[in-house]
Amino acid sequence: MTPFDAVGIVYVAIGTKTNETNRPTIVDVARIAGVSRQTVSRVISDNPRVAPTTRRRIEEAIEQLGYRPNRMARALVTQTSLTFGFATVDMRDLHFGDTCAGMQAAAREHGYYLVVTELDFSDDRGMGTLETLLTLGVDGVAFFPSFLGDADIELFARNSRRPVVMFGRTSRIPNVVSIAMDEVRAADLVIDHLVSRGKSRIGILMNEMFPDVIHERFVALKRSIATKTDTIRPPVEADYPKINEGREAAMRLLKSHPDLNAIVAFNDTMAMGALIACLDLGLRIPQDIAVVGYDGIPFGATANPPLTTIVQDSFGMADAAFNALLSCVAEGTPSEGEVQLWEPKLLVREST
Amino acid sequence: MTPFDAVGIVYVAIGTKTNETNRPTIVDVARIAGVSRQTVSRVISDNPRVAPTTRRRIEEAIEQLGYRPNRMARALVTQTSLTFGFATVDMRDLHFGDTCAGMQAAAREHGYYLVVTELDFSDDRGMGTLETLLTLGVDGVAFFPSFLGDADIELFARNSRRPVVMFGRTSRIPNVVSIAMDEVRAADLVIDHLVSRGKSRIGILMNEMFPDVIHERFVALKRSIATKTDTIRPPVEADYPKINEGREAAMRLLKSHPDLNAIVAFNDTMAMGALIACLDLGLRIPQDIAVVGYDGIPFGATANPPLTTIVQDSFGMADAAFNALLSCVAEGTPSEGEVQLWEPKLLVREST
DNA sequence: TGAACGCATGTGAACGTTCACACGGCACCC
DNA sequence: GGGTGCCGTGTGAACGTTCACATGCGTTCA
Repeated sequence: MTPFDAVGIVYVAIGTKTNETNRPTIVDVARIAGVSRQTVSRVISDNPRVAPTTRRRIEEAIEQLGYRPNRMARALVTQTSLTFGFATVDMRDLHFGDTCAGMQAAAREHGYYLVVTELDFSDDRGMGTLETLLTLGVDGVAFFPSFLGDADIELFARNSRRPVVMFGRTSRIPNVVSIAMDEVRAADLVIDHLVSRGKSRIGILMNEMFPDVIHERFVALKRSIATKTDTIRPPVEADYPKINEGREAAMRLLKSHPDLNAIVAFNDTMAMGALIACLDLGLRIPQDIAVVGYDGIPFGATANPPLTTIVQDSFGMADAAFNALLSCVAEGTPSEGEVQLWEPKLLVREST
Repeated sequence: MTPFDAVGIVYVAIGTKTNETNRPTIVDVARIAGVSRQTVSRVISDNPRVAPTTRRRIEEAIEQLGYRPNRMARALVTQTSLTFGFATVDMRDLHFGDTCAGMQAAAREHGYYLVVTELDFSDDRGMGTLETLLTLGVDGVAFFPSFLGDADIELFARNSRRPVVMFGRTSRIPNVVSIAMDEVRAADLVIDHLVSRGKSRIGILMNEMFPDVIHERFVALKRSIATKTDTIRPPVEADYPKINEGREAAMRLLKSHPDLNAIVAFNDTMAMGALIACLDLGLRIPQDIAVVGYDGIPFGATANPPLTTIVQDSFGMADAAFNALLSCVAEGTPSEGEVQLWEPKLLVREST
C-alpha cells in the first residue's frame, strides 16, 4: 500500500478544518499522533531521542496521511536545500545529456535533487540565469561557461557564497572548481594521429558559441598543427555545433581549401555533418580526406564511415563535478580555485 | 555594472551585523531604503501603490545590494513556486533531450523554472521520485510513465493536488493530461510503406523498459501487421533502447528468422544498431532487408544508409505539455482527463 | 467644519519547518 | 532526602517572504 491510500478516508474521519487543497503538514501529523510538531520533526530526522511507543504512533500517522516533509520550508530554516543547480547550453546535445545524466546519478545516490536549466545568453551573458538559480535556494551550481568570461565567473563565485563548478574551461578562478579535458593533450593525440596517416593539410571546423573567451580547443589545435605540420589555415566557423551547420561549414572549408586532406571538427555532431559534405563532394573517406570529431558520442559508431574521435568521459566528469560540489559544501570552497584535468582518449575508427 | 559589483563595499560601509555568509534579504533592502519590508515587497511585485520617490530609493537599494527575492520563502506563503517538475527516463536519450529542451524553452518564456530528474524505478516503480518532486514545491509535474501503471498514475494525480501531464501513453486517466503520438496511425504509416516496397516479412525490435503496462507501440504494430500481411512473429526484446542492445537484438532476430525482409525498431537508436547488425551479416540495405526506426533524431541522417523513421515532434509536444500545466494551474485540472493525440510523420530515407 | 475618502505606508500573522532552550519526571548516588 | 543527571517532550523564535488589515495624512465636499 502506498502512503496515499488512506488520505481521503482520514480527512473524512477527522473532520477538522484541514485544508482540502494542500498536502498534510507536520502539524497534521502531530495532531493525529497527539504530540508536538517537534517530536514529529525528531522522528523524520531520525533523532534517537524519541520513546519507541511514541515513535511508532508518529510513524503510523505519517503513513496514514501520506505525509512528506516540505523541503522548501526545511531549506528556509536550515539554509540547505540538498539541491544543486545545473546550467547547460543545449539540452539536445549529447555531451550535455551525458553530463546531466552523470550529475543525476550522483545526486540520486546522495539524496540530492538537481534543478536543470539552459543558460539564457541574452540575460547578461548567462549571469541572470545563474543568479536566478541561486534564488531557488540551490546549495551549489555547476555550469558550462559558454559566453561568460572569467571575470563574470569570478564575480559570480565570490558573491554567490555557494560552491561553483565549471565545465570545460581550465582557467584557475578563485572559489571555482573547474573540470575539463586536457585540450593540449587531446590536440596532440589528434594531430599526431593524422600526421602518422600522412594527413598534414588539416582544416578546422569550429563554432561561434564561444566568441570572446579563450577558445582552448582551437588554440590547442592551432598550436599542435603549427608544431607538427607547416601550414596553418584559419578555421571555418559554424553558428551552431549541429549536423547541418557542420555540413555547410565543411562545404565552405573544402571549397576554399581544396587541397585539404583532413578535417578536425569541434565535436562529433559537426564531424558527422562534415562526413556528409565529403560524400556529397564525392570524396573518399579516409583516402581523400580524413575526419575527426570530439566527445565520443555513441552515434559516431553508426556514421558512414564510423567516426574517429576524441573520447571524453562526460559522465565521469559530471560525477566528479557533483562530488566536488558536495565536498565544497562539507569542507568549504578552495579559495584559490582548483583545476581538474581529465585525460582524453583517441578512438580510432574508419574515418581516418 | 552587474548588481553584484557593490556588495562588498556596501557591507563594509553599513557595518551592521549583516550576515557575511548569506545573501541580502528584503529586510536589508528595507533598512537601507528606510522603509518597511512590505513597501519593498510592493516594489518587487510591481504594485503601483508606491510613491515614485520611494520606489526610486528602493530600486537603488536593491541594485546596490544585488538583492534578489528568495523564491522558496515566496513559494511558502503564496503556495506557488513558478516551478514545474519533469521526470525523464534517461537523460541521454535524444527523445528525452528534445522533450526537455522543449519544456525549458516554454518555461523560460513564462518565467518558470524546471526541476529535472530521472525516475528511480526501484523506488516504488517511480512513485517515490514523483512524490519527492512534490516536496520540492513544484506547481505541476510532467513525466514519462515508463514502469508506472495507470492505477499508480491515477492515485498520484488525485493525491498530488497538482496538475499532472504524462507523455507517450494515451490512457484517459482522471486529472491527467496525456500527450502522445498517435501510435495506430504511425504503425499504419510504417507497415503500409514497407508493404508498398514489397517487404511483408516484418520483424519487430522492442525493449523491456515498459514491462507490465500496455505497450501501445507494439500493440499497434502487431495489429497493423496482422491486417496488412499474413505472418506475425513475436518481437525480440532488448534490455535497453540503445545502439548495442539494438544490434544484439537484431542479430538474434535475424538468426531465428532468416526469412525477414524488414525490421521495425522501437526507436532510431535501436534501429541504428540494427543497421550495423545487418551490415555485419553482409545483408544489403534495403535490397535484402529494410530498417525503420521511431523518433526522427537528427543522427538518423548520418547513418549508413540514412534511416527511414517515424518523426514525432518531441519539442512541440513538450511545449504543449508545458502549456497544459500552465492552463491547469490557471483554470484547474480537467477532472475526466484529457488526451492530446499528435500526428506522426513518415520520413523516408535510404534504409527502406 | 467635520465626515468621508483615497493614497502611501506600516504591522502582525502566516507559510512549514528546525533550532535553542526549557521543563518535568524518574533514577542514581552520597 | 536532596542534589545531579539524563531522558522524553514541548515552546517560542526564526528562516524570508506575502497577505490582510490598520494607520495616518491630505483632499474633497456637503
